[in-house]
Amino acid sequence: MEPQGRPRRVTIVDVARHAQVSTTAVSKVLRNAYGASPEMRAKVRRAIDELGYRPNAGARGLRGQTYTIGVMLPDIRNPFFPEILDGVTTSLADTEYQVLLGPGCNGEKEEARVTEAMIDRGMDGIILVAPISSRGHMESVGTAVPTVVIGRHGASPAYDTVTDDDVEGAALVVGHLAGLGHRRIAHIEHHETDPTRLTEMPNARRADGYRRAMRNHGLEEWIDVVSTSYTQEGGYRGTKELLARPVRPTAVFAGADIVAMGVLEAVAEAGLSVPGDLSVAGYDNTTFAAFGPISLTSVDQAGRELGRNAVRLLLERIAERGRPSAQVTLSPTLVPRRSTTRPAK
Amino acid sequence: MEPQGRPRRVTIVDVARHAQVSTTAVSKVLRNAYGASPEMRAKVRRAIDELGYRPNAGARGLRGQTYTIGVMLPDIRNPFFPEILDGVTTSLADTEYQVLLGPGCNGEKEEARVTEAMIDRGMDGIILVAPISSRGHMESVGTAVPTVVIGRHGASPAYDTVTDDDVEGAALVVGHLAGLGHRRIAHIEHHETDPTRLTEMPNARRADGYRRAMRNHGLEEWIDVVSTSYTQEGGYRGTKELLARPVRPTAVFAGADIVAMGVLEAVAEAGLSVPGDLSVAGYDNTTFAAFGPISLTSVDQAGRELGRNAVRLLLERIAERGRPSAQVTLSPTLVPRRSTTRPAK
DNA sequence: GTGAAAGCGCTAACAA
DNA sequence: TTGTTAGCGCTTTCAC
Repeated sequence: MEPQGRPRRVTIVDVARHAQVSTTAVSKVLRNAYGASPEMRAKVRRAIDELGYRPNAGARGLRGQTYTIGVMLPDIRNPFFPEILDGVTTSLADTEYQVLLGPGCNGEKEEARVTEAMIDRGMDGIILVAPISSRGHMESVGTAVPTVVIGRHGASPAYDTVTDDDVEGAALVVGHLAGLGHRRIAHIEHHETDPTRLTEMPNARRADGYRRAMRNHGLEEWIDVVSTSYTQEGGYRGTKELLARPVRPTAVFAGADIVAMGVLEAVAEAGLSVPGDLSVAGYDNTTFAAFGPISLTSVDQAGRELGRNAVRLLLERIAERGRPSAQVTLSPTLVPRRSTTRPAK
Repeated sequence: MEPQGRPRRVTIVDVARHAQVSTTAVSKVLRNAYGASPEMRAKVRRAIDELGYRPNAGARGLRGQTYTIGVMLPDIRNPFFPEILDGVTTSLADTEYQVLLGPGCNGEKEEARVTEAMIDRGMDGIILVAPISSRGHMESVGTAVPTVVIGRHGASPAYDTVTDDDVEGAALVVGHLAGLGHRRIAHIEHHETDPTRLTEMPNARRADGYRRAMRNHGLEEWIDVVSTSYTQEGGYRGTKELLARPVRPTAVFAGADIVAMGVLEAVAEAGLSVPGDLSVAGYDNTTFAAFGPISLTSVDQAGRELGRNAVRLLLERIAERGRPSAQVTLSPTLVPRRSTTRPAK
């Protein structure tokens, strides 16, 4: 009688026996390692196919690699992240690496939990997308496993970074609006107090870029920043505040498309129209911005490129852990749409 | 001289030595297993904290569990999935399980790659969200590891299912529109030919539910289904087609909110207004539908509940692999908004 | 209640 | 080029 239950999984031993070689030989073929003749490789390959063998990643990880890359996404709801992810997965598509995502990171504690879980699961490399964690935590991650951080400024020897030039992005928006004739251009930013984050977070850079660009255009007297949060709610509240000003702005630069959604909602509620009464620009060029009836002017961060570059750096660092850390900065582009126009006379 | 390089990770052996007990004892404490006195537990716990020990999931998986649940999401862009994910992660928040997502599954091949990767990585359980894979593949997954399928009808002994009643959802929409006085209610469906999928896929059920509901309301002569795809583009093309009819519908039931986006775009392009010229209803109740300026009537699938139920079934099955498979069906609700109103006289 | 020892599936030294 | 062997960090018998 066969013992009941699911059949035991095929292991490297089964393959070795079936191909009449040693397990070492099979292992070498699996890893394309040196020291196996073409005939042997062929024999092993055939056995693998015939038995439908697939290596156990956990067991591999115990000695070597798990061939798994972990990507931490802070908020799966943010429509900007899929672009990054696309860049990551397509870059990794014809490698042996598999991407797994760590979800639902709202807050530092969750981020820590997810990143530690990834380390514990033997990820060969980790990509942190727009993390809010402290530098210290990111450095401990980078020390434990090759790490690339996307969307966070500030170099560290422990990890590589890939960022967009947020100052330039903000300048693009201000330049665009100023070029249309706007002077009273307001900005809705994400409130930030922590000194490190004021330097490293993209939102802080955008606010900074806004101020600088306003000055460069001789508009310093109209600098007007409302500090809420990068959420729809934040955009809504910020706009309420702006519309209550004695002298209303003629244009609003929202720090993110999601914020712009809140702006549009508040504007509609106030019975005003976009762009007739108010020009609105966002940041991230999400599908929402591209949606016809909305048609939001926005800054495109080239998310795919961010992902692609992160993978390149990560694979480099997996191959050579000791190499000095790198920082890649990409340039954003402006996508003008119907939500911005010249101010009403 | 200390040997250079990163310090070796703390292992169970270190903890055992530090606590002056055996590794077996530590293992028992980790798993809350029988056979350790309270004093021993306390001693081990202290050692774990003092050394900052965290177990290696790969090594655990070699004999026991990895404490990892894999969730396959077909399209991270679909704004309906975060809800499900929320339900999953919150249900798992105070367990020892960690959720990891398999990303970017466009197509059967990608789904197979991701699900196999999850099996190879020793996931203790797998949740498939709205898979398009063949029954055969899903059964092979379910045979290898405890599996719950969300959003796919059709029972199998190899896995449990959690679905919304899509027929009922379609009936809610038709009932709502008919109640407003509409008769010429058209439906945009996702084209499907495969016989199994015609039975199992939610989109097919919705189209079916639409037809049945139309009949129940005595509107069979107005049944009008356009077969495109569940994408914005599909909604756009479908609407073009509908607007070209000699007798135009007065209401459109889009099979998904993303389809409704395309509908709205085409309607706007045609110079028509919603709901004045055309009432539009979607399905999924995404944040997009809730967005003020859009205000799309939609069917709420209670994504959180889907996720919660999936976790419950999965944990049950992990605890008792042999138990008969279960099917849970949840009831959707209608969320009426401004995109639907009575037809123009 | 406790611990010694075997072994999960694989890779990496090392011999042959 | 090939195979033998010793672990990787953990769980699991099975004695005590």
